[in-house]
Amino acid sequence: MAVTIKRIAELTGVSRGTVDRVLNDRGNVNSETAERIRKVAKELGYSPNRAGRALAAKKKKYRIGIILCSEGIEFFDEVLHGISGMEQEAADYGVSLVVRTMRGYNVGRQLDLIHEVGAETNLIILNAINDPKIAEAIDELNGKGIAVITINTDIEGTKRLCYVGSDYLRNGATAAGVLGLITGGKGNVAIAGGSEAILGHLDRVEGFRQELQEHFPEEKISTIFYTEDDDETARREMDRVLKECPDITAVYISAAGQAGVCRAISENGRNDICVVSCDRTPSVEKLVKEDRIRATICQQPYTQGKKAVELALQYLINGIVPDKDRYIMKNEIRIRENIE
Amino acid sequence: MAVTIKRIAELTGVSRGTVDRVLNDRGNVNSETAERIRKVAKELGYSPNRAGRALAAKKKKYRIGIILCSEGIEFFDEVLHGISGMEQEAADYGVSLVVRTMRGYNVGRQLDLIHEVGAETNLIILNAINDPKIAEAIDELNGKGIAVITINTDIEGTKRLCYVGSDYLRNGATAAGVLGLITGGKGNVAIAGGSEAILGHLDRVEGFRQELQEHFPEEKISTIFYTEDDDETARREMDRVLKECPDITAVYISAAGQAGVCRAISENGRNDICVVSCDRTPSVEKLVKEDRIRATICQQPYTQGKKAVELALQYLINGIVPDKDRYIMKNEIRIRENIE
DNA sequence: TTGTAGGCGTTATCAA
DNA sequence: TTGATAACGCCTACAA
Repeated sequence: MAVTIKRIAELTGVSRGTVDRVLNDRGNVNSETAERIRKVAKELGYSPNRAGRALAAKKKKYRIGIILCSEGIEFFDEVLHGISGMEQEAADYGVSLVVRTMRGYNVGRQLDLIHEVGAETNLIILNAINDPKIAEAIDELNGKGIAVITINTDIEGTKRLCYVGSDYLRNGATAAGVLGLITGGKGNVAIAGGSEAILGHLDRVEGFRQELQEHFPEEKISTIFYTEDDDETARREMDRVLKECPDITAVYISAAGQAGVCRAISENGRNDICVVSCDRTPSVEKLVKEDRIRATICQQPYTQGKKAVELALQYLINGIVPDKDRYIMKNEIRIRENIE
Repeated sequence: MAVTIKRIAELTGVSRGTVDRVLNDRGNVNSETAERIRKVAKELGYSPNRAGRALAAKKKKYRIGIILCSEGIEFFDEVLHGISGMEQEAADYGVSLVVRTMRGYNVGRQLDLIHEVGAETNLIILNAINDPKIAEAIDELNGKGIAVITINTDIEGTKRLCYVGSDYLRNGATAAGVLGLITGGKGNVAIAGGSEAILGHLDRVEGFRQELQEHFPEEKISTIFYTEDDDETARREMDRVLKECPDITAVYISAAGQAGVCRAISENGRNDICVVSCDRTPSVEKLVKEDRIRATICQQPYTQGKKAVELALQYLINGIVPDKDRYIMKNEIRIRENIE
């Protein structure tokens, strides 16, 4: 028989209410009785029953706000999928999810959303733009008792509850490892970056560089260009680079624009080039199956969405503070055979 | 406000008991009232609340039996870890887990365990040996109302609830894909199999062969030998093969014995050989970090354990039959950079 | 400072 | 065939 509040109450000769007050630090209890109760609870290894708590919490009607810079970015479809997969469970706890998306990385727009959503929710899951004003807004929310969990991109120097997402340096390093293995550790690499404005993309490139330098010193990085996450720009730039540097043997695409890059490579009759990319959107999956991308490094988008909501629920319902500061996703290597 | 049994009862003018009887097909209800209730429930989109069910289920004291052929096999440590990670959640539902392990693949021993555990549990998670007698025992349990979930190895032609584990053919194919990429699709491959008695290992080799044949026709499979999952046998056999076929350029290890294989390779001064293995035990992790194994293909052992228990809980507590026949794990490619 | 009682949603038992 | 009621474990408002 599991140990419950009721049982502890019987054993210590007090009422359930008193035990509850002690175990949840609600005060108004004689310190001697409190001590006695705490001792018994500890000895018996009391641990609150989640189902009971969940049921009791239903009366509170919590709301979780979710703000994502996801519009127009296929990658986030899976994140959203992971979030909506938790909707039923949240509903069972009487918690509702409020999702707001935005396009691009406009700080003012994100601030507006934070204020709007912050007014009606108890916790915010935020795809934070790395800007001091956003950091300030997070601490402001904290002051109002609204916790914040960052997702996909972290932000420094704030009291966010925790971060759920990728370690971009490691992600880039993994790409370098794969590329180095496939090309035999030798060659001329072009890097197709996304936008210089996005921290994660920069980190990927940095991680890629470092790993190449440390473990594959004979791989030369010939050039880096930017796709601006756009296929047409990607195609044009890749085409230019192939003409300027015909000795390119491999390309690392650290952001969106994969289809454009691959098109340029085809058009130049350079299917010998080894392409390694990031993430798995439907178009990337197709390119991998056609063997035009040799490998792509994924960051568990579905799990990001799911995990963030799970942590939020545990915090609101059971008062459980996340036990880690950063929940880092696995860097998954997908090739033709395991891309599904 | 979510729709509950109570609300449906009010709306249809009957008692909660009656609604419960209808919605859970317990019989003893006037067919007209039943129809009316079903209609209202459907219109309102009723879905039972898990917390409520969990709490009510506590009175039943369910037990889940878990039988694994895990003794002496490091791989299963992670599976067990995934299982014990669910222990608290199970306890919250009033469900206890009974784990029984065995060494090797003795059918008689497994039958004994099935009967022993079957006598005192409501559901069994079984690492099934692929033998007709075991199949028979599973159907016998079914007859007694004890559901069976197979884990890690499936068994054909039975009424098991579902399978949680790897698709070994795909797993082997992924190994072939990785090996093909790293070696440039050309070379002489030796296969280090485990034991011919284990279906999964045979399937891995088969998947490996097929994929190589289809996509890397210039990779020749020079020889196959068996490690019997033992490092010393592995070392001896690998040593023999290296001497008999000095033109070997790659080795695929489809089972345990990785350290032995790598030792023989080192001793023969053949660190140029590309080694691809399976799973990630601590010793494999070390070999990958030392670059003596280039890549290893994992099958989410932790998730196997966790998922099997999750499905079992949902089935017992909420009466939810798994929505898939097979829950197939991802084939994860781990290299130096993402092995952690 | 402490106890009592009711409710969250579901299920089971007993009475009608 | 149906309804009323208590129980699962927790929380909270109110009463003592």
